[in-house]
Amino acid sequence: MAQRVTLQTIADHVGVSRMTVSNAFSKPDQLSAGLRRRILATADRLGYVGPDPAARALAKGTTGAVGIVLTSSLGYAFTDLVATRFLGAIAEELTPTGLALTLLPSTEGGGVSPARDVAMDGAFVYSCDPTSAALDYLVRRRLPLVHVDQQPTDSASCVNVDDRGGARSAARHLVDLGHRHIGLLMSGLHGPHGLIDPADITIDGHAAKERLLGWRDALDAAGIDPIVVRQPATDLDQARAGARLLLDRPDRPTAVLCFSDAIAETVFEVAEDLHIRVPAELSIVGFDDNPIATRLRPMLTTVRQDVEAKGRAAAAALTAAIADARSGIPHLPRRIVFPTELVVRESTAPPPARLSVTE
Amino acid sequence: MAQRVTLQTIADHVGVSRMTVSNAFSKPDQLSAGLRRRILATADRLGYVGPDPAARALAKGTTGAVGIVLTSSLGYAFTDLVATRFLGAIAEELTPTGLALTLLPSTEGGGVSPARDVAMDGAFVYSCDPTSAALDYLVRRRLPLVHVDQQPTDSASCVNVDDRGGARSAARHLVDLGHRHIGLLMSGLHGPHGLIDPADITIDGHAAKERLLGWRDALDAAGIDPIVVRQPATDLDQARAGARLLLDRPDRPTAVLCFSDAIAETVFEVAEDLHIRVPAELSIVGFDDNPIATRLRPMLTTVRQDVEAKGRAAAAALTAAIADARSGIPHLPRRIVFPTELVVRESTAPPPARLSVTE
DNA sequence: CTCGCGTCCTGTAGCGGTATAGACGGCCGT
DNA sequence: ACGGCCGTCTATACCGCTACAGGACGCGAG
Repeated sequence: MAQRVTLQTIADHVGVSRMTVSNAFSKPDQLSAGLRRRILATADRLGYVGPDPAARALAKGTTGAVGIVLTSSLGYAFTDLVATRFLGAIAEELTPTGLALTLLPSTEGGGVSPARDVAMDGAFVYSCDPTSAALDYLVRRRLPLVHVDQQPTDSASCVNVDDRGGARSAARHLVDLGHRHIGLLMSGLHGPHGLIDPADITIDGHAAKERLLGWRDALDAAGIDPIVVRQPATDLDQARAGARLLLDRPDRPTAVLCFSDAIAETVFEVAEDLHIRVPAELSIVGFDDNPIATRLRPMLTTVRQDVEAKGRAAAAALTAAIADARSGIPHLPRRIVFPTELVVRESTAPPPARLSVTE
Repeated sequence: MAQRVTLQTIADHVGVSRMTVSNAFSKPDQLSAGLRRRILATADRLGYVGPDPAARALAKGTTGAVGIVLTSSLGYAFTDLVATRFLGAIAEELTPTGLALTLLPSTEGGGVSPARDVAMDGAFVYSCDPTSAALDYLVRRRLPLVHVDQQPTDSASCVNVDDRGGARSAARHLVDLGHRHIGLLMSGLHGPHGLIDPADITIDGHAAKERLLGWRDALDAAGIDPIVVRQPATDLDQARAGARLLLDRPDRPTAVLCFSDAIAETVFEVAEDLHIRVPAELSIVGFDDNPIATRLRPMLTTVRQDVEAKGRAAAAALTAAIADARSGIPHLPRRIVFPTELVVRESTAPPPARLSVTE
C-alpha cells in the first residue's frame, strides 16, 4: 500500500519545511502567495485533502464538533417533532460556526461510551436522565456544557422554558371553564405506568416535574384532586391504552391535561373510538404547540413554547462557553428561561351540564 | 492552572509505566486484576476519566464517530418526518456498535468545512447534491462511504428504494381509474419553480429523477401528457402556491401525483380552500407513506417505502465497510434496493364524469 | 537442569499535526 | 553606514496515546 500523504510528503516534494506546508493550509498570511500556490498545487496533485483532523485535534486541542446527549432511545427522539425541531434549530445555528453536531447515545455500545470516548469541544445535555453515566462522563471531562430542559445547575449554562407557568395557565383555563373533574396524562419511558397515585409520582424529566407542579398549582388552588395516568412514550398502542384508562371509566373526567401534544393526539383517537365528543363532552389541552396541534380537528388548545428559539439560544450559549474556555476566561454560566403561552383553540369548552348527578 | 492529568501522571503515582496504565484502560487482559484495580482507583482519585479521545484517535486511527451529510439546510431536514425517521433508524442501529453519528452541514462555516475537517471513521451521504464540495472532500479523504437515495456509484455501497417502480404503479393506478388529465407536483430547493415544461426538468435529487421517470413510464404508455409544477420544499406558503398553480386553472387536472406525502398535504389544503372535493373531484397520490398519510382525511393513497429498513441497512453497510477498511480487505461495495408498494387508501377515485366536454 | 512457553510489565518509536522561538535578508529612517 | 523591523521560512519540541518488540520471571515438561 502506498505511503500515506502527509505534510512531510508535500514538504519534500516542494522542497520546503513541513511547517511551511502546514502554514499554507492553516495560516495563509504566514507565507508568500506564490509559494502557497505552489504548495497547494502539489498537495492537490498528490491527493492531499487537508491536514488530518485527528492529528490537528490533538495538536490544537479543538475538534470542530460538539456533542448532544439525548434520552436513551435515539430512535424515539427522532419521531418527536418537538425534539427534531429543536435539533434542527441547533444544527442550523451551528452551521455558520463550522461546528458539526454529534449525536451521543447515552448508553454504552461495544464497550465504548461515546460521551467518554468521542472527541468534542463541548456538548448539549437535552432532557436526559440526570443520573446517566453519559452525563457524568461529560462533566468529569470538564467539557463546556449547556443543559436544556434539565434541572438548572450552577456550573453550566442552562436553557429552559417556563414549563410550570405554562402548565399553570393551562390548568387554570380548564378551571375557569368550570371543569372540576380533571385527568392528567403524563408520559415517560421508565417507571410506573397506568393509574398513579398523584402523591408519589416519580417523574423522569425536569420538564415533566415542572409541568406537573404547574398543573397542581392551579388545581390545588381550586381544590381539585386530579386523576393521574402515566403512559409509556414509545409504543403508540400502549400510549393509547393509557389514554383509554382515563376515558373508559365510570367517573370519566370532563377534561384532560396532557404532557405533550403528541399525547393529546392519542386522547383524540381514543375519544373518537369511544364516541366522546371533543370539546362538548371532553376538553383536551396539550403542551408544546407541536405542528400537529393545528392539524387535529378540533384544533388543539395547548401551551406554546418556542423550541426553535430554545435551540438557537442553546447553540449560542455553547459557542460562548467554548470560546471562553479557549481564551481561559472563567465562564459565567447563563441562565435562560423562555416564556410559554396558552393558546386557546377549539379543543376546550365548558364541561357538559351535569344532568343526573345526585350530590 | 493545574497540570493536566494524563496517563503519565497516573503512571508516576502508581509507580508503573505509562503503557501499563494505558493497558489498564484499553486492554484489561494485559495486566493482573489487582494492579488494574489499583491503577483505576488512582486514576479515579486524580479525576482521570479515560484516555483522551483526540490522542487516541491519532494513535489508533479510529475516532468512534461516523458522519452524515444531508441536504444543504439541516434545519429543513429535521422538519421532515421521512428524513428524521431515517436518521433515527441509523442512530438506533449504530448505538450498539458504540459509534456516534455526526451531522455534517454540507456548507462551509467560518472557513472550515466539517466534511473536510472533522475526524470520523466513515460517512453516510444522504440525498445530497452530488456536486457538493462536502461530498467531494469525503471521497478524497478515502473514507468508507455509504450512499443513500443517491445515484448509485461503483466505488461505495449504495442503499436505494425502487422509486421508479413505485412511481410507475402510482401513475398506473390513476390511469386505471380512468384519469387522463394528470398533474405532477415536484419539489426542490433550487432550480426553477412554478409551471415547468416536462421536457427540460432539471431535478435535484436522484430520487426525484427516478420518481419522475416512473410516473412518465406509465403516463407515456397511456399517451398522457402531464402538467408539471415544481414547488420549493422549504417555505410552506410558497409550497401551497405551487399546489394552487395546479388546481386553480381552467383545465385543472383530475388527479395529482406528488413527490412526497408532505407535498400531498399542501394539495389537500389548497383543495379544501378551493372547495374541491377529494377524491370525488380530485384524486391525490403521495409518496413515502409518511405517518401523516393516515392522519389526513380522506386518508392518502401513497407509495410506501420502509425508511427504517433503509436506515438499518445503511448503518450495517457502513459498519461493514469500516471493518473491511480496518482489516485491509478490499471492500466489496453492496448495492441494496428496497421495494416500494402502492398503498391505495381513500384519496383516489375515478375522475368525475365529464358532462359538457365536446370532443 | 534446562528449555520452552505463558504471564505481566516496560521502553521506544511513532501517529500527523501545531506552537514557538529564531534565522535570515531586505528595506526603512537617520 | 547602521540598528531595527517586517516578511518569510525553518528547527525543535511537544500534544497524549498506542503498537510493537522485547525482558523478567515462574512453571511444567523433557
